Amino acid sequence: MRNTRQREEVLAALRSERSHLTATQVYDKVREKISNISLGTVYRNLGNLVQSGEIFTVETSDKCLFYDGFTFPHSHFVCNGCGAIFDVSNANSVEYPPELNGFSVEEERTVYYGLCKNCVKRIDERKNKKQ
Amino acid sequence: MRNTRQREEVLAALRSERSHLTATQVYDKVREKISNISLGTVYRNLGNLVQSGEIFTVETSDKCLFYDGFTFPHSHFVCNGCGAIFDVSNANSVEYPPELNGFSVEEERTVYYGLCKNCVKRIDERKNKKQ
DNA sequence: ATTGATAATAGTAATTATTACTAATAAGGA
DNA sequence: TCCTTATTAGTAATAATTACTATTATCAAT
Repeated sequence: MRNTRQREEVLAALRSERSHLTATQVYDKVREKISNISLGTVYRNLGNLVQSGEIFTVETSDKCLFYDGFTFPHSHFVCNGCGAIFDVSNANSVEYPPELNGFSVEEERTVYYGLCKNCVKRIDERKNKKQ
Repeated sequence: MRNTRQREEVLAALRSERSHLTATQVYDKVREKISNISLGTVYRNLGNLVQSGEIFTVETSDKCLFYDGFTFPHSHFVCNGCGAIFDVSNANSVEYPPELNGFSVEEERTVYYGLCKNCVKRIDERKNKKQ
C-alpha cells in the first residue's frame, strides 16, 4: 500500500479533532487541503483505513455511516434528539455470551441510544411551559 | 393506524422464522403472499413497525439495514466470514458509563464481530492443508 | 538522479438503497 | 351501506456508494 497525500489527509481530517464524520464531511474537510480530491478517493481510502484498523466506523441512525479516527477502546452514545454522537468509556462485558463458545470474537461494539443532557433539559423545559 | 393485510404480512415475514432480513428480502418473502405489493409499502410498514416497537433493526456491516421481528432483549453476532447474523443472549452492562449521567438512555445495543464456528473450522482446515 | 512497473487518482458514469409523489383503493366508524 | 381518509401500487426522484478508465504519482531497482 502506497503512501499518498490523499490518504494522509483523509486520516488527518478524522484525527485533527475528536469527531465523527460521514464520508461527505470528510470529503469537504479534505477539499480544504486538496481542492480537487475525488469523492471516490475519499471512500476508497476510508475503506482501506478501516481494513487496516486505523479508523473505526460508527453505525448510528438508519441513515449513513460515520467514521471515527480514534481507535482506543470506547463506546458511543447517539442522541435521538439532536443526532449528536458522544464517546463514552467502554463498558464491554468481561465474559462473552455462552452462545459464542467456539466463535472467534474479534470486536465488540456497544451503542447507547437516548437523549443527551441538553435534549433532556430542552424537553423538560417545554413540558413545564405547557403546564 | 389501520390494520392492512400488507402490514400483517410484513410482520409475519419477519416472525415466521428466527431470521434477520433486509427490506428487499422482506419484500421478496411477502410477494409470495401478495404478489403485487409495492416495495415502498414494505419500507413504510417496516418503518412503522420499528416506530411502534414491534420489530428491531440490526445495523451490521457497512451495507444495509436488517430487520429483526423478535424484540425480546438480545444481542447480535455478525460473522465476518459468511455474513451470517446470530442471536446471542444479552450481556448488557448493569451500570452505564459515567459519561451518561444526566442522559436518558432508552436503548443499548451490542454487536459482536468475528468468525462463527463454521468459518473458524473452515479457515483452520485450509491452514492445515497448506502446511 | 533516472527509469519503469503499477498502485492510486480525478473525473465521471452506474448502481443500489431509500424516499417522495399521486391517482386509485380499501379500512373502519357512522 | 356510505363516507372519510389512511394506505396502497406504481413510478419517479434522491442520496450514498461503487465501478470504470485514462492519467498521474509512488517507490523499488538501476
